[in-house]
Amino acid sequence: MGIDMPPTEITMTSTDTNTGLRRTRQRAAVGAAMGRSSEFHTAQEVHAALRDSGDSIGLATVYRTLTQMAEAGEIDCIRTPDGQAAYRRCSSGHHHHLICRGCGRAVEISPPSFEAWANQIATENGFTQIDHELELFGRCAACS
Amino acid sequence: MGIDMPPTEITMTSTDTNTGLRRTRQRAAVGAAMGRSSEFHTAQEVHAALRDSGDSIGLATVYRTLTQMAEAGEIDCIRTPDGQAAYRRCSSGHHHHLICRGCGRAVEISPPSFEAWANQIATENGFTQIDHELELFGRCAACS
DNA sequence: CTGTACCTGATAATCGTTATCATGAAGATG
DNA sequence: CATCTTCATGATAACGATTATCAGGTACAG
Ligand SMILES: [Mn+2]
Ligand SMILES: [Mn+2]
Ligand SMILES: [Zn+2]
Ligand SMILES: [Zn+2]
Repeated sequence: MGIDMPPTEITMTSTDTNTGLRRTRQRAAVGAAMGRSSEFHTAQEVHAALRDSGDSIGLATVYRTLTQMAEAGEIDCIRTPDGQAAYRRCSSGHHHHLICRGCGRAVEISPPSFEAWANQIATENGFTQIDHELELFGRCAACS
Repeated sequence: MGIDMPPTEITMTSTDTNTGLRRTRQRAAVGAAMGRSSEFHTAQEVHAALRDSGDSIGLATVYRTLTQMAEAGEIDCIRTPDGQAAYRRCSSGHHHHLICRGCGRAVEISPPSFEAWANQIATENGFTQIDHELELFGRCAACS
């Protein structure tokens, strides 16, 4: 009576895991750079850091790769108050951030009650395909 | 024993109420345009609308005025996903929005429990001067 | 190995926003 | 009302982040 499950072993093609993108030195470098820090960084900052550390990579490639990683859910993207896109490696799963205006330090927060509340409010107003953006800003203890 | 209170009657100078800015035709026009709609609009959109309706006004002035109105709390400012600043007249008091990705329709929401929760989370993490950004996105009934 | 579809990156183009600064207008003062 | 000072305006240039181009390089399926 057991349901025939497809093999749990993922057919690991040589393209990058589940994204269908090719593995290149450049994408590995961006991934490594993002994994090295837990702060928010702009594409320009990531590019400069890689160049400084000897990795040759184009600015356009950094932009593209960060956009793709964000779409794949591997990193978070927020907009700084002046409109720049900033990326940060994130723990798996949906969550939000508490960010210091002074030094940029960020704490991940994940309020289950908030998620439920957001869905309810939206549904009550006849909205579907609900998504949300939530960030808290302040000054951390060190910056006060 | 009564404390000498300063006169409650506000010394109404001829500069704009409480902002210290001068009253000009241009600022009135931007204010009127924002009051006319309850949707989000970018500076460029406001400028085009005013020009189309016969009001002569410079783009730089629209940018300046919207920034000032947002600082004064007369309008809300959000960042669209592509980084543009969008402004919307808002009812007085702090609140957030539920915005349709399809048509831009927006519903104001003001969850008191959320405000309290945000402050508590931040305080627990040693943060001060707390502010937050919260927007819900979805598709309204008409756009589904 | 080979072919091809995809990736890269120097560069140019785009575009929202801000800075300049000469000119005009608000409004305080008498 | 006349005058003066200070601030506002706006055409324009500058800025800066992001995106588009496209020729050349590379991953990788077969
Ligand atoms: Mn995160
Ligand atoms: Mn509002
Ligand atoms: Zn800090
Ligand atoms: Zn809609």
